[in-house]
Amino acid sequence: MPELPEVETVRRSLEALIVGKTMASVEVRLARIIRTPPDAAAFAALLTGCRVEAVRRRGKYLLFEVPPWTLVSHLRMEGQYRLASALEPESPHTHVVFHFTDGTELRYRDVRQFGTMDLVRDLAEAPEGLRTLGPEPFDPLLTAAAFYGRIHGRQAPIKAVLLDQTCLAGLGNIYVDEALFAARIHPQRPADRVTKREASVLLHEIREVLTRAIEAGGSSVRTYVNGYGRHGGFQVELSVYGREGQPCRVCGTEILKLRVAGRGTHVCPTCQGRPKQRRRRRKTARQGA
DNA sequence: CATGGGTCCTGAGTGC
DNA sequence: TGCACTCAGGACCCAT
Repeated sequence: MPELPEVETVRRSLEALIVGKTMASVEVRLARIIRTPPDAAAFAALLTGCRVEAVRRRGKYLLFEVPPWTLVSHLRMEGQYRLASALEPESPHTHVVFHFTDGTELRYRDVRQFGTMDLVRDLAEAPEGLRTLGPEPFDPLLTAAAFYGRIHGRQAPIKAVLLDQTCLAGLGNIYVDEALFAARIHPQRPADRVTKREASVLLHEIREVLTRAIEAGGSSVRTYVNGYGRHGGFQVELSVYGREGQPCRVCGTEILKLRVAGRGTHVCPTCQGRPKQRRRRRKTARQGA
């Protein structure tokens, strides 16, 4: 559930909370979370004594710069970081605890245990998912033409392509549905049949929805909280996600929920048309010609 | 290579 | 009230 806006919000909170702190010890209680190095005890030992210099983000990955290491962390569905004093009671499902020398501690909590951590020296050692990531949505080099080039030629539904992190980094189920609604494109449309003009609008709307969501501190539709334990506010601004059965905010048509790319998918059948439907205007134009 | 489906995991929700 | 079942989905794994 944490997508780019939520991970960015967590990043900003952690940047303010832990940069400059030194790790006194690290406790790993659920070894499966640690992928690199394979030995969780080694993970803890290698971090001990290191100072947090920065907290960065790439796609949905959090990158803790802890020289000489980079801690690559992915929250997957429900991973949460929370800075606490050692005296505060601990929430259940806390799997990793980073104890700092000042008596505070960073707690990693993950009910569903899907999250991962990789401690690496450089990008070459980083997990494949990070190395093969597509461009950041806000990368100025990602022009409308470049974006069109990335989705063009793919037969899969546009939604599946946007969820593919090697195509574009950071989108997940919520913001894909929201961006496609804003761009008035049906999620089932083969990516190949998205026109240049539509791709340009789509990229614009992706940036728009991500920007607004970051400003609101992300969407808390399930369990998401930032490093202060605070919920986001964007869930009340969502146009289609989680709104099945409710009226479209633009045209009043009932929002439908379908299954696309194996994911629950929310769509306004009026605003977003149907995947194979021809525009009547096109016929009219031909008649006029 | 591209694509789609199964898998991991737990808690919330649903129906009988 | 209790219990079985379904659903939620990011990234990875594998079959086609």
